[in-house]
Amino acid sequence: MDGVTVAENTDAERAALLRFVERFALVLRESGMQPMPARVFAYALADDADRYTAAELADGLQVSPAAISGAVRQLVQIGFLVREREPGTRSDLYVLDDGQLWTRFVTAELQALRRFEDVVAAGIEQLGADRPGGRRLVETQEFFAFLGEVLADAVTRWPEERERRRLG
Amino acid sequence: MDGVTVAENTDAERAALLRFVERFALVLRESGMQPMPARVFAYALADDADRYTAAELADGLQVSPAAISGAVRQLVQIGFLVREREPGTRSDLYVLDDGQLWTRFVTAELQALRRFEDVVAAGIEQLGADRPGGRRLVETQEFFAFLGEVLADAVTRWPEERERRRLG
DNA sequence: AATGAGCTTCACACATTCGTGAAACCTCTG
DNA sequence: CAGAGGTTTCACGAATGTGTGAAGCTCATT
Repeated sequence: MDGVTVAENTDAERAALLRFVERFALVLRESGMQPMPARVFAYALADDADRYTAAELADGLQVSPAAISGAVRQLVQIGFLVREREPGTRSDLYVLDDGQLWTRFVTAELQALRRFEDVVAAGIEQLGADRPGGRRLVETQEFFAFLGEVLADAVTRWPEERERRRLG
Repeated sequence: MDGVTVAENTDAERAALLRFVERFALVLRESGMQPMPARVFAYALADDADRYTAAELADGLQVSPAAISGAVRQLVQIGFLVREREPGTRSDLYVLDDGQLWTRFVTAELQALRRFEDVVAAGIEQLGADRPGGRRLVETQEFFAFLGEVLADAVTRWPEERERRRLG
């Protein structure tokens, strides 16, 4: 696979890739992701390998190994990357598992939603529901619950939708 | 309504409110909102008034009027707050319109999704779809399209869902 | 056990972001 | 048209966040 990676990387294509990575990462940052994890994710998504060592990521993104270390830890924790180890080798491999990639994304969103629900529930308990602001909080709670259901439903439907779109 | 506002605000309740505002704002920040807009939104949501002057917001949140100015501008632009003016008064009034509050939230999310789609589409055009990374980008594009449809559908269903939850 | 490649941790310098205070600017009242 | 209440703009100081370099650590190989 190294042969392929090298073959595609004319300077121009490499530069175009990095420009895209930077643009995509910027949008991800606007949604709350940190700069370095956003870049690593965008890079792993858009480049052609299906597994990356930390060194390859550092090299490809032109950043220090230290920066990669922190970024992949977070991405692994969220579930965007899976850490693997080939027996008899010293370097970790990071792979973004194609099949479940975007279901994992929604799952992460769902966890964020859960945090919303928790905070709002605590607020209602603390501040009371029987006043104008309290009623708004209750409605907020109900909305987040609804949105959670909608997203959970979307996750289960995505695999078949994905197939349909691939064919249609 | 001023009477009500003052009446509820024992020091303890006021402090509890501000604690909640800070917690809620923190979660909003993690989703990409800026600190001050997040606080203002949380405060306007959780406190009991249904309209706030900039001075009231500054006072309630213990921050400078300058900070409010920037925050409300953004919130108005997103659609979370509506700016009003009572005839014969010198101060603007900011109201979060209860009815459409959370549909506006999803609408904002949809605009963010749109930005994703645009960036990814440009990336595909620039980098090509006929390679491993390109295929992932195409799938990404399709996923965002799907998610957009799901959210748009959720927005239209929320009003009736809201009623159902209120009664059930 | 010793070696060395590779990953991680830590302290630091740089950059960015945030909220304030003061002054300018409207806009309604008298 | 003068005056004042209220909002906005601007430059600044403080705080926060970000990525790097160097040292430390882990683990497969010899």
